[in-house]
Order: sequence, then C-alpha cells, then structure tokens
Amino acid sequence: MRYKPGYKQEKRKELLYISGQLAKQQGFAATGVDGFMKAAGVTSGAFYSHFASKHALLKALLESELQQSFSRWENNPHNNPHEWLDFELNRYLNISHVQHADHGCILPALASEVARSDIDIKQLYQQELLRGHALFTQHLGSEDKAWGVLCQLVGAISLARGMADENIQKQVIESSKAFLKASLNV
Amino acid sequence: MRYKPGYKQEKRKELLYISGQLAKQQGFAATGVDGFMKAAGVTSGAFYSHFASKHALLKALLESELQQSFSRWENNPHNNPHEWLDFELNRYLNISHVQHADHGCILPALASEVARSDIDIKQLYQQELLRGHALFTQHLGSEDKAWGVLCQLVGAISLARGMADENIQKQVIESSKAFLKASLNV
DNA sequence: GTCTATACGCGGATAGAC
DNA sequence: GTCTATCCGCGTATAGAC
Repeated sequence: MRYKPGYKQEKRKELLYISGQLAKQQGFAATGVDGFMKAAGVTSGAFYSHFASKHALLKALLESELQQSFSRWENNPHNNPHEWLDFELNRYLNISHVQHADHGCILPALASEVARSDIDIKQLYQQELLRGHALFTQHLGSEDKAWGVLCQLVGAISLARGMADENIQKQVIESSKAFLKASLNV
Repeated sequence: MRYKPGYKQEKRKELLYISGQLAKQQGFAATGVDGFMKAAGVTSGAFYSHFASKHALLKALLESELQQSFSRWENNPHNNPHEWLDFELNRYLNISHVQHADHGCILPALASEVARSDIDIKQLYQQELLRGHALFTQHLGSEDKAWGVLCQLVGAISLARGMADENIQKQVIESSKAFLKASLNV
C-alpha cells in the first residue's frame, strides 16, 4: 500500500477544515467541488474518494463545524453565569467575527443554505443546535433566554455582515451586546 | 407601438414581485434567470429588456423588498410603545413566517447573499436598514434596543428555518418572542 | 489515493426574427 | 417587448491511467 493507514482519515479532516473556511466565506452552493479541492491542493477527482457527493460534503461539514462550535462553548473557562456569558458575548460579537466569516461560526454563514436543504441536513443541524441550546440553558437558567441569546448572536452577525461601513457594523454588534447584557440580569 | 405606455413599468413591478418570492424561497444565486422568468410566464430573453444583468435584478429586488418591509413597520396602527411592539412581534415571529419564506421578510432570507455581494448592494442594504432602525428607535426609545430587536427577529427566523421539526421551530420563535417581551419593559 | 480527460447539463448573456 | 436559437463557461460526476 502506497499510503499509510490513517492517512485517509487525516486527509478527510484536512479537506473538511479547508472546505469549511471556503463555504463560510463564499457560500456552500456558490463554491464548486473544484474550488474546494483547489484550496486543499488536490483535484476534483480526489474529492470523490473521500465523499460520495457534494451533498455528503455539506453534511460532514455541518457536523464538523457545529461540533467545533459546541466545543468552544463547552470550553468556556468561567463558572458563574455572569462571567460565562460575558466571555461568550465578547468572543462572538466582535468586529473580527463579522469580517472574517471563514474563521467564524457556521450558523450565521450557512443558516439560509440549511433552511433550503433537505430533511437529513436539517435533522443533523437541529440535533446539534439542541445540544447547544441545552448548554446555554444550563448556564443561563432559562430555556427562553438560551434561545434568545442564540438568536441574537446569529442575527447580529448576519445583519452586520451586510453593512457597507465598518462603523455601522460595529454599531450593530455593540448595540446587540449591550442589549443582551441589559436583558440578562445573571 | 404595440404596447401601451406604462406597460413596461407595470411589467417590471410584476417581475420584481414574482422574482422576490422565488429568491426568498430558493435563494437568489441558486435561481437562474430562466427560473425567475419562467415563474413570471416569460422567457429569459425578455428579462434583459427590463434589467441590465442578474446583478441589477438583485439590487432592484432588495430595494423593492426592503421598502415594503419598511412600509409594513410604518403602517403599524398602534401608537403606544407596548402595543406597537406587540403587534410587530406577532406579525414577524410566527410559524407561518418560518415556513413560507416566499411571502416573508427579505432580511432572514437573503442576509448571507448580501453579505457576499459587492459594495453597492451593501450600501443599498445598509441605507434601508438604517431607516428601519431609526423607526424602531423612535418607538422603542433606544438605539440599542432597536438593533437588539432587529437582530433578534432576523436571528430567530433564520435559526427556526433550519429546524427539521415544526415543534422545535415553534419553540425557537416563541422563546425568542418571550425573551424580547421580558427584555423590553416598554 | 490522486491524477487527467471527459460526458453532460445548467447558468448568464446576446442576436435577430416577429 | 418578447420570442427562439445560440455561444460559452462553469458545475457535478465518472472512467481509466499511474
């Protein structure tokens, strides 16, 4: 065998990482298989030895990215609710997240593409998001607040990314952050 | 002349209306010029006598749809802040809006496509959204609250649309609504 | 496992008849 | 103003050599 055992698994992870960046930046549907693979330094022919179809890539991508998001939330080092929330808000609602979608959360980047996908994509998405919601509920002490914060985070980044001026982008996320802090007396 | 004067303008409005529904449902980039025109009962050749390019259609679409959203907010019949907000929340955050994107607000449907568009699209988007923000500020008495509510509305619909089960969709928007009502003591 | 080459369809846009 | 026909590039996916 010309390739080490375990090579394929590592290569797959690498492809997912690079494709994830590109999908978040340019959109998943808008990027061709050629584009994804060119960014990873291989050709489109190689793609199909890792994924059955482009649809399969989207599913693997969502799973990988949502699990990473969950991990980040889980690894928040703070314990008391106030500090925990503050840490998340500062990490999520900042100008760098608005301007560099490729290194950001997949939720605001691909929400509308998931909304237009078929049922198995939505089920995966829902399942992972419910895990996130449970974690937020645990820290915020309320299911409503947990959804409220999640929706606010996604909405703020989504809206800010459409703005032409950086100052307006900042205004949106800073207002959103202030609104959340005032709303959650935790 | 075989066509009445004013015909072209009316036809353009009709094309915008139908294209808007399709763009919100399927995505703008994902729908071809053929698709838009087929829905309107004409062929792709006719398209180019109304719009210079597909890009020009997106711009016209955003302008038309955002002005409609603004009009809806403006025509809210209530005057006192509490009733005004209640009316908006009930209109925006309901299961029908989640499930029928084609008749809904353009913000959650095309936010990510605007984020990936060029500067003149973003400038138009920003300009119209700032008008909306000013209106919300006027009724809520706070710029932070106005952005907070706008972000929450967009985020809630965006997240809910990715959910596989209707019950979870309802949970998201009802929680979001409850969160907003609790946060805004207007 | 990755490469090149290729089949085949769809996308945006234009030309010319009516 | 709208139609049909068409150019050309890009997209997904497959076949076969290495």
